Parts: sequence; C-alpha cells; structure tokens
Amino acid sequence: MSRSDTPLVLVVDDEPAQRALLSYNLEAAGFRVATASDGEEALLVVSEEAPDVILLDWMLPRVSGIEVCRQLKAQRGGADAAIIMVSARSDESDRVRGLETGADDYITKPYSVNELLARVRANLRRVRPARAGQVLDVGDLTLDPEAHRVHRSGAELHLGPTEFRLLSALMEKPGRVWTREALLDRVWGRDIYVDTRTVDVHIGRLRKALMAQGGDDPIRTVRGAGYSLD
Amino acid sequence: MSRSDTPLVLVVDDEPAQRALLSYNLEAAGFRVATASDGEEALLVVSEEAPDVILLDWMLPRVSGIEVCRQLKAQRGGADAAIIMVSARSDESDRVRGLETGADDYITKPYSVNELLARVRANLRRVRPARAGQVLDVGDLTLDPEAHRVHRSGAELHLGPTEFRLLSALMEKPGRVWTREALLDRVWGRDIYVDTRTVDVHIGRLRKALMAQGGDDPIRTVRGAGYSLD
DNA sequence: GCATTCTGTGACGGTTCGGTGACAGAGGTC
DNA sequence: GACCTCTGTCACCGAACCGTCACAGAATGC
Repeated sequence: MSRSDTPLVLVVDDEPAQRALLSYNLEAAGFRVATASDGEEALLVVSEEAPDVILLDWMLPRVSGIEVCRQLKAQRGGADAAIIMVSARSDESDRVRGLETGADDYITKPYSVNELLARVRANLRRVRPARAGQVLDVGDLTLDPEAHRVHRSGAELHLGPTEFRLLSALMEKPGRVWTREALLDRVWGRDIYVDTRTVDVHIGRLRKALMAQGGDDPIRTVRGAGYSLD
Repeated sequence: MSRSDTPLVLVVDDEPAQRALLSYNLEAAGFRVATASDGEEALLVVSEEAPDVILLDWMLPRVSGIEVCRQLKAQRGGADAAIIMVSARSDESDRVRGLETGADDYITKPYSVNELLARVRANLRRVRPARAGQVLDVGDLTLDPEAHRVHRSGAELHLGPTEFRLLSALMEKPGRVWTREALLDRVWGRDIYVDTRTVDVHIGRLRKALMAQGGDDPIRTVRGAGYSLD
C-alpha cells in the first residue's frame, strides 16, 4: 500500500538530541517523521511534504517559535496541518499567546511520551478525519478507495494503479500544490528512486484518463513548483 | 466449517488481559475474533476485515471510545457493523451519549459472559440476518449459506467448498475490493499458509463455475489490488 | 527579439501482473 | 484397491503497466 496512508509529523527543534528523541518515539508509534532545525527549514518542509501535524519548539534560535507558527499558518499547506507548540514554560500567558498565534495545541515540558503521542493523535484526527475508506469528493470527481473506483460526473474512469494513487494523493488536499518530490514520496514511497520526470508522465496519463470522456483538465501545472488539483 | 460464514467480532480494548478474556469467551462460543488495542488499530481492522460486531471499550487511552465510535460509524464498512459500547460506568448520561454517537448497544461492567454473548448474538442477528439462514443476493446471484447452494438466474451452480466460501466472502460486501491477503485470511483462515497465487487459481475456478451456463463475468479484477464482485 | 528553462507527450524496451492448463498429492467413497 | 473430487503449486503466455528518453512546444528571463 502507498505511503500516503501513514501520517507525517514534522518535528521542529534546534536541539539535535531532542529531534532524535522525538523522531524515535514517533516512528516507534508508526508515524512518518520529518525534521527541521529552524523556522526556515520548517517552512520548506511544509511546502514540500505537507505534514499532518507539526511539533514546534517554542524556543528556536533567530526566529521565535511564535513567529514561525504565524508564518506556517499563513503559508498555504501549513494551514492544513495541526501545530502543537512545545514549551519549557508552563506559563499561562505563553499558552494563550501560542494559541492566539494559531497553534492548535500546546504541550509543556516535561511531558510523557504517551502524553505527546496522545496529543499528536488527537490533533491528527481533527486534521485528517479517518481518511481510510472514506469516499473522496472533489468537484465532479469521486474516488472510492474501498471499491477502487473513480467516477467523473457519474461516468466511471479506468485508471492504472499508479494513476489511482496519484489521484488519491491530489484529491486529499485539493488546491494544494504538490512538488514532484512530494508526490514521488507519497505515491511511490520514499525509498524508491525514480526520476522526477516520471511524475510528469503519469500526470499526463492521469489527465488523459480524466478527460477521456470530455471535461476540462482538473489538474493545474504550477511552473517551477508542481501540480495541484482544483 | 466455512470460515466466511462464521461471524467476526472485533474486540477493542487497551487492556491485554481484557482482550484475552473476551477473545477466549467469544471463540469458545464459536465466533471468529479480531482485536485492536486502540482506535486507530480498530479503524484499520474494520477496513481490512469488515467485522460484524464491534465490542468497544469506553475507556480507551488517548482517544475516547465515543470518538472511536463516531469514526467507526463514519467509515465505510464500519457502518455495516454493530457497535456495542462496553463501559465501567452505569451512568445513564453515558449511555445516552454512547447511543447518540452511533453505538447500537451498550453494556456495563460487571457483566456475565452469558449476557455478553446474548448481546453479541442479538446484534449479530440484526446486522447480518444471513446468519439465520437468509440467502445472500447480489445481482442475479443467490447464495444460501444454510442449504449450501448457489443459483444464478434460477439455475443451480456447482461449486467446490473453497469456491463456495470465496463467493460468500465476495458477496458479503459487493463492490468492495478484497486483497488476496484479505481473502486468504477470510476464506482459508489466518493461520494457514498458502501462496497468494492460489487465490488467483480459485478465482479462476469460481469464474468458470459462475459462467458455466452463460452470463458475464461478475468478478472484477483490480490490477495491483485484488478482486471484487459487482 | 533571443536564449534558456521547463513541461507535454509519443515511442519503446523491460518488467510485472494476472489467467490458465497441467499435474501430483490428499482425502473420501464405493 | 480403484475411482473420483478437490486442492495447491508451478510454468508459461499475453496483456497491462512502468520508467526513461527524445523532441517539440510553451513559458520565462533578459
């Protein structure tokens, strides 16, 4: 099955030891993990990989966590993710400020691993409600993962396995622009190496299939960035 | 004994001891049992194995049973199962909340094994009347589990035992795509090891039998995924 | 305008996947 | 024992699918 079923958690912390610890625990719990050591990197990862949950350290070098949080929320794609602020201070005012800035949740050190995982799962549920098995609906497109069927305005379309997974990924966050790398990761799996141009070809094939029975091209090419479904 | 005729009960409880106890009692009563220790796992099992009854502990770690229940009901496949909430509290408000969330029944600890089994059977009858000897009907196909007979457009077909079980499994959720692994699990049993290609061969034999007296092939092959009955 | 970069797409070789006939073994029946 | 049915595995073939490339055309920058 495709990787895209496993939720992605982004850990933003400047301490390598903290990142390693969090990654370890999260991966042990079955999540995919991406890391970033500062706000800039975090923004990059968010635009590339569209994480589902972001664990954001309050005390970051150069740019404060709050600022990063604000930017993440402002950035397209970041708005889809749940942001959990991690802070050493249990100060109430910090908490309020964090949540005001757009954080979805707030957790103070020291915390237990279970507590952390609980927060991540809880936010994940909110952000990505029970995706498995749910019928996806975007515009005149309908994708039923369980029956493995795709319809456009009622008419059934025939897609190959890769096109099917590609369309699932695109339909999960309509409007979002996916880089080729992100799509490779989600549709092909992160350990497989294939050329990024392969994505182009499959997007082409997907377009052909989607327009086989008429209708506009629902896939938008963003030059220099990637593709999105509208 | 035909595997797919045996109802599947999913036990969701975070306590290993509870799971073991319930499994033991349910299996002794002739049910097949699957277990899950949290909501996430439960959702997975539901989408993979399509249980008939779900015994859901109210007090789950991290995610409350209510939340899990809501998600199960929302998920395709979960809606077909009866959900019985198991709670330590006999509180009336809890009961109401549970039922409001979509639970089909409610049982409070302490309960006797007989009481538990009675509830499971009662809900099973409601949810899967086929158990009571009711025939399965899909398109022009009719399968009578009790009489062990299959008809297509009135004409009786001859199926071997494995083909019969295979068809029962497929007919239980028409349209749903079953992976070879899921079918092996359901038709052959989870402890038996046979090659997944064996499924192909039996699908072939089943098709042959189904089309012996004319008619289209009712089984759809989904490349890279599995089979489904339409 | 021109040069450059990026994208769409047809073609192609190679691979994987699924259908099927053949076969040997297990188990049951007479 | 002699049949018969059913089962799981294998080998083979054809079809579907995949990844890459080359080239043309579009978009962008200067």
